Amino acid sequence: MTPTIKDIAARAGISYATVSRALNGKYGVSPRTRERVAAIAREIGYRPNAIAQGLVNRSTKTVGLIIPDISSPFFPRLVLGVEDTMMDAGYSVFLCNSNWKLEREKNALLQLSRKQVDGILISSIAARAEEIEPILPPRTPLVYLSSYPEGTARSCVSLNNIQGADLAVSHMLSRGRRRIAFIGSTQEPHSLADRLAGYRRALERAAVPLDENLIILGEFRQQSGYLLIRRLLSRGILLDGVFAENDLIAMGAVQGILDSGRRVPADISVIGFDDIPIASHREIQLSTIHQPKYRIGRRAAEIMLRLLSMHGDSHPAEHAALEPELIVRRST
Amino acid sequence: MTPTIKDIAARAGISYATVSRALNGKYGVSPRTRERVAAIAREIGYRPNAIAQGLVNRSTKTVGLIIPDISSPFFPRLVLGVEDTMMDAGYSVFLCNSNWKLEREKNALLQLSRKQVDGILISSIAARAEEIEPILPPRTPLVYLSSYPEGTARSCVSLNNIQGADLAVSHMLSRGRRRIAFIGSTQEPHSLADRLAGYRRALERAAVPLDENLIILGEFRQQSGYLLIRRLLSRGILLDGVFAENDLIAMGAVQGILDSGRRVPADISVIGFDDIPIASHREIQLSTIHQPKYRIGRRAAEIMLRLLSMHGDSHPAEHAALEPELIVRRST
DNA sequence: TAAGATTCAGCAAACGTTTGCAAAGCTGCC
DNA sequence: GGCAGCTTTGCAAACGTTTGCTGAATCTTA
Repeated sequence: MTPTIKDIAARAGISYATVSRALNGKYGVSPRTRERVAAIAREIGYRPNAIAQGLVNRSTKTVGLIIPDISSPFFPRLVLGVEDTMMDAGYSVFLCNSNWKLEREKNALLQLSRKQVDGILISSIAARAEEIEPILPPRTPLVYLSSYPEGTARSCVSLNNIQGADLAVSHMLSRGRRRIAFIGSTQEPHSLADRLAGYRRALERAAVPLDENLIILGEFRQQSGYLLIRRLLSRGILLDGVFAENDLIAMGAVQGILDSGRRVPADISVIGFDDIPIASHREIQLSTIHQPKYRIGRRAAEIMLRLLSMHGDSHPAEHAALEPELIVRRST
Repeated sequence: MTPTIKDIAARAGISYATVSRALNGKYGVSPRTRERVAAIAREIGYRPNAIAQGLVNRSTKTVGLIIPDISSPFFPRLVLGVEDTMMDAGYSVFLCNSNWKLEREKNALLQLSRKQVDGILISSIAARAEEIEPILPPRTPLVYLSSYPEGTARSCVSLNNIQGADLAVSHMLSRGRRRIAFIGSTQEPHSLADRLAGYRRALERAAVPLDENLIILGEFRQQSGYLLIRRLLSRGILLDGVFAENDLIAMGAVQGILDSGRRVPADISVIGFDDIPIASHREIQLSTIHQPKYRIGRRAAEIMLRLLSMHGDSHPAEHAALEPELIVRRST
């Protein structure tokens, strides 16, 4: 069997309580025994059993991270930001993919709480806080990242989506575009709402009338950007710009526009959101709103660490809104 | 505090041993008490403490997954394959990024073993098994995925890299190319070796002489593909094809070739390896060798589950080699 | 040298479960 | 009514730690 603290105690001829104290640098152990314990521990390859420690300490040095889909290009760097930061602080992270399903998200939450994670970071697809927060033990630190539900009192770190959308649309307006379609995804209710709000705000400020026919919603995938734009164009609706809620949709839209015989950006310019890796590729060159994904992840993890450090005392929620950045490339 | 089994026992006026048995559907509990226990559990929102269970069961229903870098386009679907499969089987997975550093990989292994994971899946960058396997408790199930070190007796699931490389090079040869450069990355020693072997094999079979000057090694990044090919071309070395060890390098190479005033594929054709998402993009259209990433992850997880189910008895290593598939696109 | 202060070590309980073993309760049969 | 045999329940140990309390040993100081 793997060696335990008791094996060390036996070898050293002392009680295992003393071994524990020696190993943890607790006060009340003579330097001599401390050294001896350390030596024996090293010799027999002792490793503290984190499960046992977790049980008595009521803290597992573990957090959960729930995202919709790691294979969606937005998330990997977000996850990396979280993982790097938590890792450095000595935490391990459970990764859970909800596959854009609320049911699976709830399930992950349940699983994680069973596993006694010290905290949870989640990029939630829930529309309202009540849908998921009651699942958690009341005092479990929770921080939302990149997307959060309505009505939560927990910490969030996200991009200022309204401003980002405003930036994107204003950019197009400044290029003389007046009929700008909005293509959104219904999968992330909250960011959809905000980006739509930003879209409206920018039009309003520029006193450009809003045409509800130009707002269309669908799925997340590239495919849907393609189909939606083609449908729009085939209906003979006039437009000279497209603001897509994310880069995948935007790329689909670009294809759809090209396939319908129009040019990008000459006839219709297109801007996306997120700045996923492929957007910057030389052959793609999609204009977009940059999200600092790694930084969002890191920031969320930092907030989590703060919450964890004040183990359970008052949780003053912190809402960090990072600044979006307009990236102008070839598509506008 | 969160309710425990003892709270249920107190409420029901029975011993907590009975509650445990009732909850776990163990033999020897009357249907009446079983129901009563279930009702109370539901009522007070009882959740088993997986940490406590882990301690006594000596199994945490948890595995570790170590990869170099989740933000590298090859890994997300691999991870998803693992996560989906393990999740369905009731396991949680710790994700660790080694950032291509052996030190961090070892460290992750240590952390995970402390956390008492039931098994570890790893896409290792270690060159030899002895570098990492001794870190683990001897009976911990371990399965390598996509890349594994020399001299291991553990289970692996990977692509047949030799055959994949052979396929790629043979494809170019069949298109009449004779001077095919190999651009490799030193970061994954084992797959490098195999792909190089496949390269050699294909040339040999076609009786095309091998020119060592055409074999160049560098880093993993796209950047390095670009630099390496430019250096090669500027040295005036003749070539009409490039086999890159992965798609990122290949894409860099394509750029390098274009920037040096040559055409792809007319002057020099390029083929990559992995078939990362961007490779199939309409504007990129990189020929490549497809790796079924999700399936590799799933398969590795399935093997892990098998190993776990025979808890610790003989570990007959299973070496699953999936078939590569040639994808011909515009670059060749 | 004696008494008090200080240092070091051990005992045992606790964390929340599971489970082997023993005891109690019930059934039915002679 | 007594007893075998079965079903249901409880007791207590165990998993590997941490830690409050207590006791022993050593050191100070007068």
